[in-house]
Amino acid sequence: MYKAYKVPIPEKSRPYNFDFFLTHYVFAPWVVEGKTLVRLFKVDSGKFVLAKVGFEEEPKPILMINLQFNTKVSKAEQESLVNLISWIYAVNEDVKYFYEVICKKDRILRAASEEIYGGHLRTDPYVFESVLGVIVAQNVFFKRIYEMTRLLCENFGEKQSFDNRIYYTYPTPKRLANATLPEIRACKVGYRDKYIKGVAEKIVKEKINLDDLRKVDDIEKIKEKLMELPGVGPYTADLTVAIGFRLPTFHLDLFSREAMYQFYFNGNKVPDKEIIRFVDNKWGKWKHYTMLLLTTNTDTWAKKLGKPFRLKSGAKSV
DNA sequence: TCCCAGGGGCCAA
DNA sequence: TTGGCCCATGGG
Repeated sequence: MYKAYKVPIPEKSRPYNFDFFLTHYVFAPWVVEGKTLVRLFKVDSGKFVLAKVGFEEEPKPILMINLQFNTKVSKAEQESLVNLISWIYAVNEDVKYFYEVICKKDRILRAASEEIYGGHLRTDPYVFESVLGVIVAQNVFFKRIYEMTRLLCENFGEKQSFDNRIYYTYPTPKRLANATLPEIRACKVGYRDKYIKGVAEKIVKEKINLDDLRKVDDIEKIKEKLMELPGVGPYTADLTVAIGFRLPTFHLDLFSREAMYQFYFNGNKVPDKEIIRFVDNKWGKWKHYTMLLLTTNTDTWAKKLGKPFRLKSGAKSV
């Protein structure tokens, strides 16, 4: 059974670069098929739904969401999933001012924005997924996250077959809490095995639903709660707030620090506090978008600026 | 072989 | 509060 939904991209959300979604930061269980992004979901009733997300530019920009299922899924659950996917793909994210005003008056951001012009920040459907996604990004070359995440889905997600292809859901906390450390480590996550299991166990034991934190409007409180999880420090909490909540944060890691030193502090190392103050004053509520631009394909656009960047961006996933 | 990578926990001062 | 070490794994 199929059901097709068309979600218009409003004027304020343009420019809207769907191609950026197709080619950057595509982590399992999302897969790219042609010009669509495909993923298996398990909805609350326990039924599986395969979602295919595409895009049409003309005559009006529209996100095309195709749902496929083997047993009937209620209209309410279908619409709930369509809403979730629309949020993930930033259908109502007002980026016009950011791209057309903020980026244009800053030499660095102009170069960075030309690289992925109209790119939006993609969020994860579940905060648990964001937390684990950032944990496996700790202290590794970014490229390795793709494999670690894929192995976690293949080993601990649930699988379903559609049109002779196998798709996976993202692992649940319960499944990972019940896994052994060697089983988790077999996903090549190294010493992060105990963080992954630890987060899952804490969620199960204390009956936590991390998605409830999306109702909290105080970003500092959200970060505090996230940092109560094992293996979650300032970097993981900040980046989770961006990709799991779509709220303004600016995470500090090796890459973003280096970008700030090189592009805004004449190559000088400055204390974190100074970066934070600078970012807040200069970009405020847009800081998660400047973070996205400054840390995506940095080596490519920096070269055009005549400012070679020593770190290689792992943003491109295909 | 050694070094390092888009950190966090832990422990000594 | 801060600094140094360790933690797996893979690529240069």
